[in-house]
Amino acid sequence: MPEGHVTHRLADGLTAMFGGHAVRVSSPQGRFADEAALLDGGVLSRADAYGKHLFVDFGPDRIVHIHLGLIGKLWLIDGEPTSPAGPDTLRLRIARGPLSAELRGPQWCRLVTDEARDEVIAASGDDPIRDDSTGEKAWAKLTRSGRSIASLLMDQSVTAGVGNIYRAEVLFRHRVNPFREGRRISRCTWNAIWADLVVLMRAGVAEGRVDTVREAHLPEAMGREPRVDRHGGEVYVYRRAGQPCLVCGTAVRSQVLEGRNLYWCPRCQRRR
DNA sequence: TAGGGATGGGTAA
DNA sequence: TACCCCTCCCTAA
Repeated sequence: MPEGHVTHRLADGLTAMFGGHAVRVSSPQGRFADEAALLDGGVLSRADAYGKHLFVDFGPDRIVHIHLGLIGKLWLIDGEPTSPAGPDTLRLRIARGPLSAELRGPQWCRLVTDEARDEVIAASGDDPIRDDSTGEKAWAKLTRSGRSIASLLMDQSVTAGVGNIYRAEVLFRHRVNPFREGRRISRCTWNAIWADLVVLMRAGVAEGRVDTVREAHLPEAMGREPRVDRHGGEVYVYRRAGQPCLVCGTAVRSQVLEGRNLYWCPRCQRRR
């Protein structure tokens, strides 16, 4: 689930379902039981997302900090819960009438203070989905860095909310070799990448999936069949190792970089 | 039906 | 860099 567009979508959904209302809070699994008991019956004022971090506000110093990690899921349900797993995995449940939210397998689900929340926000890089981000913080970091652009885009203190799909796809869309050093990225190229992340990730929030094969921004792409990944969106290179590039036909390459699978077209994204 | 990979990230070494 | 967390879902048998 979790690139930044998912977190923002969930924050919007939680606010719409519960914002300003008293809610029932429980932890059927038990691992968040003490905190849930403290919050039960209280008013959920709103939920906010910063990158991949989700903050659910129950009042001063009563912030539920959720990070889904790789495998966590948060289901927003109207009516009977239909999720497959049982209560033994249900870390957190928030409910109001027929509306409920069910959290399973999160990396973190913690009750934190306002100060702790603010520290997380301060440590986060630019989030392309947030109106208060400009891309300048990210530019300042990458222009001084000898690390690869592929590594920097996944660094949440540089660009917050960008994950493995958006990384691979945005670099492809701008024909940038993933191993190019951050300090060798031009201002012009960064501006284009940032503007593209803003468009792609906000569309991801609206549509609920990662679609990076969008307008015919690459003339060569016209007439080619896009490829629908099993996450539900259309992608150029993500998880397409060995298959022909949709633009030039060259086999898409992949390599594990810092523990994550990286995908790119060696021809469209030549080193230079 | 069993097994493994996955849109993350912290910690230890 | 390796390992851990601990759920869902796709694939191979």
